[in-house]
Amino acid sequence: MRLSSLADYAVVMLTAAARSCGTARLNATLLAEQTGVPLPTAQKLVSRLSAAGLLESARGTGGGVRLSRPPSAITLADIIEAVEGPIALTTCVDLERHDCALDGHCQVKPHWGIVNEAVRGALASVSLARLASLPSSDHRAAMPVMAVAEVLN
Amino acid sequence: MRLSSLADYAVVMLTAAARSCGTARLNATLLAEQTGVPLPTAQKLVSRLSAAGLLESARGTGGGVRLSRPPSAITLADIIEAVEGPIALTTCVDLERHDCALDGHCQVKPHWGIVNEAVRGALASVSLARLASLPSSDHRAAMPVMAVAEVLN
DNA sequence: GCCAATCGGACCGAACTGGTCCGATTTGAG
DNA sequence: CTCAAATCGGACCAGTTCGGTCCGATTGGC
Ligand code: SF4
Ligand code: SF4
Repeated sequence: MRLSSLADYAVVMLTAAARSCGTARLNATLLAEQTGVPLPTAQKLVSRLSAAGLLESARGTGGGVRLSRPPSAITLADIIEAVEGPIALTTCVDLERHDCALDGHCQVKPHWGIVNEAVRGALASVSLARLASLPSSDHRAAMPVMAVAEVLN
Repeated sequence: MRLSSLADYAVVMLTAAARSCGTARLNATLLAEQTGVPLPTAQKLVSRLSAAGLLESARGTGGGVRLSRPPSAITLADIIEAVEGPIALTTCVDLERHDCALDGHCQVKPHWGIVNEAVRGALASVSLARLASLPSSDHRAAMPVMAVAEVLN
């Protein structure tokens, strides 16, 4: 129940990118020294985030990366899924590979889908714009998490 | 963002234990062949759950384990914490070991505590009694998850 | 046409997880 | 009282994934 360091660093880097969104194109080096993430790790993260479609990348001299969407349209769930694959608490929730030995007669399996959507909803209710803002501001914007209750009903 | 197989198996085993709660003491062997979990793994899980206080264990012939609390008082968060340690999405949330290199000037750190409590609340709102019930029954009992909204406000 | 800067993917070592095993301890029977 | 069976408890080891590092491919500028 602990997300990988890569995902954490990705959130930090994207938050920094969201702050300096209006400025010119960012590159992995600048992002690394701005956040403190080791440069090679930042490069790998830029690659993954670009492949996932969260960053628009341009190669060559003067190239770099840019947020492909406004910060308010990027959620924590998007970032985590981009870095460490689909969010699936158990293997049977992941539709691709359902290779659990107990798959046949497991009584708990039907419930996991609901719980999985609950935590996914909690993560999807946090936008990148909120993470980039100061912690003490805009508390009432947290309302979308009420959607979690709907999922479980 | 995927919980370990041990935690998953622990949930399956405790669900099975909750179903046959009124009967006599259960042992690891019976629980294993009832759920399909490999016997050595079931033994290890029984040990951890007992150490965490979720199961009352009795050694010797005719011994076994028993739920220490009613199924409605055991939540998913309890089980996961018992098996794979405290729920902390990032290392800085875990108060014990705050050994992150970016700890000093990380702008995202204050937000993680809120998000962490949100997902923890989502997991704590699912009781073992609900997992043991059939998936189509008692849907309105999902209301406690509304507490997640309170945490974020 | 050449060069420099940047992304992209391949490679390797370390840590953790998951699985297996055997010993410590207690009860019940004889 | 002694023995033996049964059970929990913790130590041990292989497999896999994660995190970090490196170099090559590609593009734009001069
Ligand atoms: S089928 Fe049951 S044991 Fe297997 S992954 Fe799903 S919930 Fe877990
Ligand atoms: S201090 Fe920042 S980078 Fe470090 S664990 Fe916390 S959120 Fe992640």
